[in-house]
This record gives sequence, structure tokens and C-alpha cells, in this order.
Amino acid sequence: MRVASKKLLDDSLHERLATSGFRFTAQRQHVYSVLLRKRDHPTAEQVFIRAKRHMPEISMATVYNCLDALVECGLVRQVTLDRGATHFCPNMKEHCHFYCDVCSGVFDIDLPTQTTLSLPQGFRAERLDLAIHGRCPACSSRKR
Amino acid sequence: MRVASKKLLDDSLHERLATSGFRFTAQRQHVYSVLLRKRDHPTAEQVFIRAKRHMPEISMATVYNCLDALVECGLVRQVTLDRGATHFCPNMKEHCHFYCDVCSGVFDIDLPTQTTLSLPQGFRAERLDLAIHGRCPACSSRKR
DNA sequence: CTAGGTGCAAAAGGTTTGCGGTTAA
DNA sequence: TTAACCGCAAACCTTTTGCACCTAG
Repeated sequence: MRVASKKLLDDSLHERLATSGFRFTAQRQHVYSVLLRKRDHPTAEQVFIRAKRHMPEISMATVYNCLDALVECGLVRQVTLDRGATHFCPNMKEHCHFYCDVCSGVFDIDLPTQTTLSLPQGFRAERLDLAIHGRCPACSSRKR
Repeated sequence: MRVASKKLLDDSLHERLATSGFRFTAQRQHVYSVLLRKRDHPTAEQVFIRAKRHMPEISMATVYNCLDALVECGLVRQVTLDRGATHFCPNMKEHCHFYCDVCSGVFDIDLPTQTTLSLPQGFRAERLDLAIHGRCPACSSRKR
């Protein structure tokens, strides 16, 4: 990544955080960059491990704090698929997640749905989470 | 509930369990009846508390075992909406869940979606989970 | 008869909290 | 300057596991 584009990203991150009343910190910048680098729906612990490579002193509590701030200001989606750990996804395009019941892999799926859902009176929807459970290509081809 | 209809329910539960290779036990019967009695998406702990009223010696491990068996044999849906505890829902009609970000309430919503989603090659979908996050009627009318 | 289920208690896994020191705005 | 944030460690909550006993099939 070139310096100029990195600076732009940081400026935009700074602004997003500020808009939601958060401070711009090195930890939040780094956690966000970790998410952008490898978009594989890591758990908080996986983010922690990756973040520590370039920021060895970062703590788990801070990772949660950063992830929560990023979710709050609309840069990251929180994805809860089963009883296990929460996953985090920096892809904010409208899409859904495929969860493989066999290998627990998570995949982004572009959804073709026209989501014109009509909610009963009084409900105010803020976002949709469509999760598809099943078997991913690799696990489909393996014997069951 | 009349005895005849209860017997029918038990027979059907017995058959469903057997089909998936599970035994019919008093605990599974009771846990299922607890879920059917009050369809409010209880967590495992809430099921545990309710189940203990008529079966004081039941354990948490057994509640999880029973819930898992019921999920496995297609009588109960597992609903993971946030970082908190998993919810359980005995409504197997196609529907989605509304999760109130304010009060954490869970509501069944009849979904009008025609879900003709086209998955990429190789993915085999087994079920869909559509969760809508937002504010429920009560929390919408309260001030933010 | 015996594989599978139960209750108990302890362990594991994931997330949150309290606190003293640090820093962005 | 100071409210927000950080790192650390302990606490907390949810779920799983190991084991001795029991029971449905």
C-alpha cells in the first residue's frame, strides 16, 4: 500500500471515528488495517494475534474496544454464526455469510435478494444479517 | 393440553428422535415441552430454570444435550444474535428474527421474501437465518 | 446387555470489567 | 487540561467435558 493512499485511509478513519465520538488511536488504526489486510472473518482472538505482530504490547481488551468502536462507527460488521466466537468483517457492501457446518469456514456471498421486507407496525430495522448454513465447496466434495 | 394430544406429541417426538438416532428420554420430552409452552426464545439457562420447576434434578449439561438433540432432529432452531447466550426457538415455520438492540428482545417475524438465492458453484445450503437488528415497537416509541 | 444419556463438578472458551497510568483533542 | 483510551489481570458468563451411574431399546 502506498503512503498517499494510506494517509487517505487514515484521514477517512479518523473522520468516521470522530463522527461517532471516538478518538483516533494507533490501536484502532492498526486493528482496522489488520482486518483490511486479510478479509477472512477473523475472531477477536485472531485479530489479537495478527495485531500483535506489529504491535506486541496490544491487549485483548483493547482489541475488543477497537472492534466495538469500528462496529459502532459503521466500518466493520459483527458476525455471530454459532455458539463460538464472534467474527468480524470489514466488508460493508450488502452481502451475506455462508457458514460451513463441517469446517466452520465463513464465506462472503453476494446476495441477489430484493429485501423489501415489510415489518409489522412499530419495528424499526437498522440492518439485516442473512446467514446461510450448509456445506462449503471443499466439504461438499469430501465424503459425508 | 389434553392427554390424547400430549400422547400424540410424544409419539411424534419419539419418532423424530429415533429417526436421527437419538433416544427418547423424559428429559428431552420435558425440555421440548418447556420450549413449546412459552415461545419466547429462551436461552439455555432460561430453559434450565423453567425445566427445573417440574424436574428439579435436571442439570445444565442435560439441558444442552436435549437442546442439541432437538436442534439436530429438526424440531428446534438455534438462534445466535449477538455475543450473548444462544436462544432457542421451537417455531420451525419459515420465519426470521427481529433483535432489538435496545432491550435485547427477540421477535418472530413472518418473512415475505422469496428466497431464490443463487449460491456460487459448490455451496450446499441447508438452512437460512435472517436476523433483523433494530428497535422493537416499545423501544422505538421510547426516547433514544 | 450395552451404547447412549444423565447429573455433578470442574475446566475451557469467550468477553467484560476495574484500575492505575497514558494520550488525543 | 481532562475525558477517553490503554495494558494488565481478574472476574464473569456461557458452554463443554470427564466420569460414575443409569436406562431405553
